[in-house]
Amino acid sequence: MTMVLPRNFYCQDSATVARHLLGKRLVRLVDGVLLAGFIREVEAYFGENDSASHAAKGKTSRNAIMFGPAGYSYVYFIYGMHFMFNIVTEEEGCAGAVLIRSVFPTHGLATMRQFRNGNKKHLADGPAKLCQALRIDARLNHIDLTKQEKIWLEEGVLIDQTSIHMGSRIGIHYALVKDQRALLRFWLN
DNA sequence: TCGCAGATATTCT
DNA sequence: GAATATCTGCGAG
Repeated sequence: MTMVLPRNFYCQDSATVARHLLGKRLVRLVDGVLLAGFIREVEAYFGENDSASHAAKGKTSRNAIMFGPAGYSYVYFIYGMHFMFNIVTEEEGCAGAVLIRSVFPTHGLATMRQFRNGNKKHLADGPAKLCQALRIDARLNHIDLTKQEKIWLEEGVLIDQTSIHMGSRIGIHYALVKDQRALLRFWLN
């Protein structure tokens, strides 16, 4: 009896998936050690209608994964030193992804602290910190998240819908997406 | 609390 | 060949 999120969970509108990902459990298995945490903050990204997205200017070799089937990881390197962990959404051929920005660690805290060089105050409260704490790097790009291999997502806690906050995405003040206000960042307190 | 350097994959010219 | 990027940590005030 497994509670791993099925592919059809991811195969919908990015904003919907992002909102529903709050409170879900992100699980990572590294060298036999189980690391896990609840998702606390996410951002939704679309394709050609979203000027802030990697996929805004069409398909390239880097963002091709965003156009592929949902339920896969999309990890990329930025600023010469940071990794970002995204989950591909929407149907195949339609670009979309959800950036995981922050998790609340529940399992394997000691190991996470090691990966974070002993920094214990801010274990996984930022997109690049989260990747460091869970040792997510380029090798974890394009992994099927519906299989329990190295990293996957499970059902988590029930979220009180009124405790979900919405806002504009970090670093994006403009972008109107699909003619709506781009309130595509979701988080919990 | 705030501002900026850091170091490289990817894309644009 | 050059610019840019879904950010973090540290050092100054």
